Amino acid sequence: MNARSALPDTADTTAAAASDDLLALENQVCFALAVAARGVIGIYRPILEPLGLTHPQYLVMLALWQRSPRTVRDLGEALQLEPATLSPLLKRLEAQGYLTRERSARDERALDVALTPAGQALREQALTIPPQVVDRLGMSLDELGSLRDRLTEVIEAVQHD
Amino acid sequence: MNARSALPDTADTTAAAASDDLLALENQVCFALAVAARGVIGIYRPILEPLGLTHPQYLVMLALWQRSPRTVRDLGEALQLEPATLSPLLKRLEAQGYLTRERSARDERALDVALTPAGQALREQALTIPPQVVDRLGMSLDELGSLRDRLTEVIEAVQHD
DNA sequence: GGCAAATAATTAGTACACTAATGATTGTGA
DNA sequence: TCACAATCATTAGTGTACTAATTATTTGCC
Repeated sequence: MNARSALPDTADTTAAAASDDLLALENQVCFALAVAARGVIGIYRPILEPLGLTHPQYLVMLALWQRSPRTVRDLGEALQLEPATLSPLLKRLEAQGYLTRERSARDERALDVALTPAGQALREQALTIPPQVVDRLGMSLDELGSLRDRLTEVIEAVQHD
Repeated sequence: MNARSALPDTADTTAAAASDDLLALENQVCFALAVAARGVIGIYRPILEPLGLTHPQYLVMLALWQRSPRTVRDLGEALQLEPATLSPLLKRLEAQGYLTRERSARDERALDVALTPAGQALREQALTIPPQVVDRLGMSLDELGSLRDRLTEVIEAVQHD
């Protein structure tokens, strides 16, 4: 190895080595993001399963616990999801009895999504979820908070332009 | 507001406010992770489209450019994906002509996935992708590298236990 | 007032991503 | 050696998540 370079192996600066780095899986931010997101969501799976929720459904419930009723479009903006993604997801949550879907009185195009008493009551059980996840990850609240802030910067960078 | 507290509004430490924070969408690391991952992958979509690749398919190609042939299980470990996810994905890449799938001679249970000349040649075009993404994000290489390192720590925390 | 443009949600189609079950091959111990 | 467990990949089923097309309603403009 390193036959084309007079530098030591640990500093191979040939064009081939540079392009290896550029396309190395372990160097890709997108790969780290995808794997970390799937991994963390996987931690929620067994925790949410007793509540009958998937992770995207849990996020919808979080949004509704903050404000209800909300329209599909409003939820989509809060969650950064397409209406086409939310539409069937909300029907499943309605079938579970956690929310109602009905056309807005003021604008018949819009759909008002509102919590049912069961959906509202679920919040009490949800309060135990974040601590369970933090405990399972074994990371400090400082580390997690800082990570969240950096990820928020990435989200803003994506939206920029 | 803040009727139960003698503290100023900006430091509402009632139980209700604390539980609001705990379940607030914007405080969840999992939400930031999910949105950031979807957003960054969305940046790749128009860039990869001319190559006929989705983002997960791109990651498979990155893995194969580092080593080929590899088995499905080996790819799954590198990409942290279930074999059941890779199976149809690899068939699509085979249909595109970027790789071949054939049973291993040493172990008929295993499938050897190998790059075709077309798959190997695609690497040249892929070299321009990372710079395009970095440019579109408008973040420094330092920021991105540090983020990747922190995400790698999260991935290790998930695998821990 | 009426019609074109804009807006809201849904549907269709494609592609992940997971769990559970299946089928085929290999390895192992009595 | 031969039953039996372990391993590898695939299939089936469910649930996101996207784009594009469709339907229904509202708004804007003459």
